[in-house]
Amino acid sequence: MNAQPVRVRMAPSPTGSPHVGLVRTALYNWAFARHHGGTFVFRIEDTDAARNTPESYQALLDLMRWVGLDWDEGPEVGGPFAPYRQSERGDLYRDALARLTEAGFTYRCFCTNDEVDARRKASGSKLQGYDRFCRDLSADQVAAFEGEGRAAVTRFRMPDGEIAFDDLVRGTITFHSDNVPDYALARANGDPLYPLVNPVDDALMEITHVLRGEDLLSSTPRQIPLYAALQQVGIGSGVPRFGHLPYVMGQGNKKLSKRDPEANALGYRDAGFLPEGLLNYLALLGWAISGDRDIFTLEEMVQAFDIKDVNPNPARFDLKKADAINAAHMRLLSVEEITHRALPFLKQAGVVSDPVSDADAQLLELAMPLVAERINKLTEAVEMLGFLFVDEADFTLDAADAEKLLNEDGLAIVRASHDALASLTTWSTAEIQAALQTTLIDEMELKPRNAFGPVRVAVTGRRISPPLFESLELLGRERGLARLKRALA
RNA sequence: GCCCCCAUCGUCUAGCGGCCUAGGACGUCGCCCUUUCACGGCGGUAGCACGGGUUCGAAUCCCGUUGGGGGUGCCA
Repeated sequence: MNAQPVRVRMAPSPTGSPHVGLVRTALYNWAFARHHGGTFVFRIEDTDAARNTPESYQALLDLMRWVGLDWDEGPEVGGPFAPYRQSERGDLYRDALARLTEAGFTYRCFCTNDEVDARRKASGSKLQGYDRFCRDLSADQVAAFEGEGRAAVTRFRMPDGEIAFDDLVRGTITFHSDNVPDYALARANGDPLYPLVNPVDDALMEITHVLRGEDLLSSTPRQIPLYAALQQVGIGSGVPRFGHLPYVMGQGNKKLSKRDPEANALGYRDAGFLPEGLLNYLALLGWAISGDRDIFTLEEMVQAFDIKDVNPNPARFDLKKADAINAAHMRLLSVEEITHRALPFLKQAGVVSDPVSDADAQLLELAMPLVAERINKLTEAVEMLGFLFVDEADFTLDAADAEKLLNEDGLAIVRASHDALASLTTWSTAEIQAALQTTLIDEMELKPRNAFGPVRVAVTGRRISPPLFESLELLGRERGLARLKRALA
């Protein structure tokens, strides 16, 4: 590798809800930077005022903070190339445009789309894009167009010939300039456009490697001559290296659409995913740490990540596998850590008080060991633990479960259980288990599976719960018996 | 239409000319564990898109075909 320090960036536009594909791109950039001891820049590409929203901007920051991909330069952090929001960098773009124009790299184009289309139709040309009609207008012609009151966009003069570059994930890619039209750098009203500002900022911010989505692959050949032109007018130091990352697809062969709920990155936080779980899964979409392992930490990824190992094929997002990878990370956490992470969800659902009372904290500490191993997402703690914390008056049975298990036979079981437990002198898991075992299994000759189901529903409200005997102990004698009795009513 | 990219189990992938009668993971199926759920354990299922080359030898290299995707804006 060269001695030049690595500087990469991720440059999203604040429109809509951040996409999981964006997180994957951010992750690869971040891992690349950290692996090389480089700098990870976070830049906001908000030049299109009509589409950007403050909510989306905030969501981007929330997302990056949640997943823990820290940026060295960018919003709220600052840095030597501030500001990092394009909406605040207008002067820089105007200056760059002026220099490019001064040096003859641009020209004014007065054509309307209709005129261009009409000419293309008339000529039968197979070439795409703008036909260079205004490239070499005489002063008189310009004056004439201006006389008509026409406004002019600024276009870049694409040099003729082959444009090749060595893509970090795909190898050599070659385009011919015939297929890369003179493109617009600025609107007729002077507003700079993405094709200008993106390379200008990368040049100004000294970005060395551009790792971005495959969708930008075909815009690369038009950017390469622009970087060269910018360098000639004193902006930046030439063309960065490019690596085009594979798509993150949805079901079938469709790109995961922004409207698809699975595409919403923050949705995973709300669904109780661990950030390290999501990141690990996303890392797998195009990269593997080794042939026989797919669970790893961020540190391990940083250590092993090499952009050359990234697979160029598009990857399908598989929610089931994402769940499984996340579950594996849940199992890597201690009970204390899971408790800590689940707390916000428990508070929000009203399971525990907010702030947490001493009583709730104490009960939680006793209860979490029962559920930590059996939940695969943080949100599942809410369903698992609700019955322990709820006020008796608010306790309800799941209607479907009650109907299924609290039938005539079930109620007989509950009644027998109540009577057996009522006579207990010591209210402990062991005593509770022994009593129920004797009564239901030995005396009533029930199968364990059939015996404990109705009791479970009566006590926890659901067929799925933490272990029954422990749950009864934690609930306490009074509440435990009350629930059994209540089911009989 | 034109340009570009991609191609290993259903899905994500390992494989970078012989170690491959293709390995792992998720899913799925069966079994075990088991008071529900979850965990865990064991086993099964399933793939190199097709056709030509190159080579002693090809999943691996080359060409073509087919299929999929993207681009083709005064959006980013």
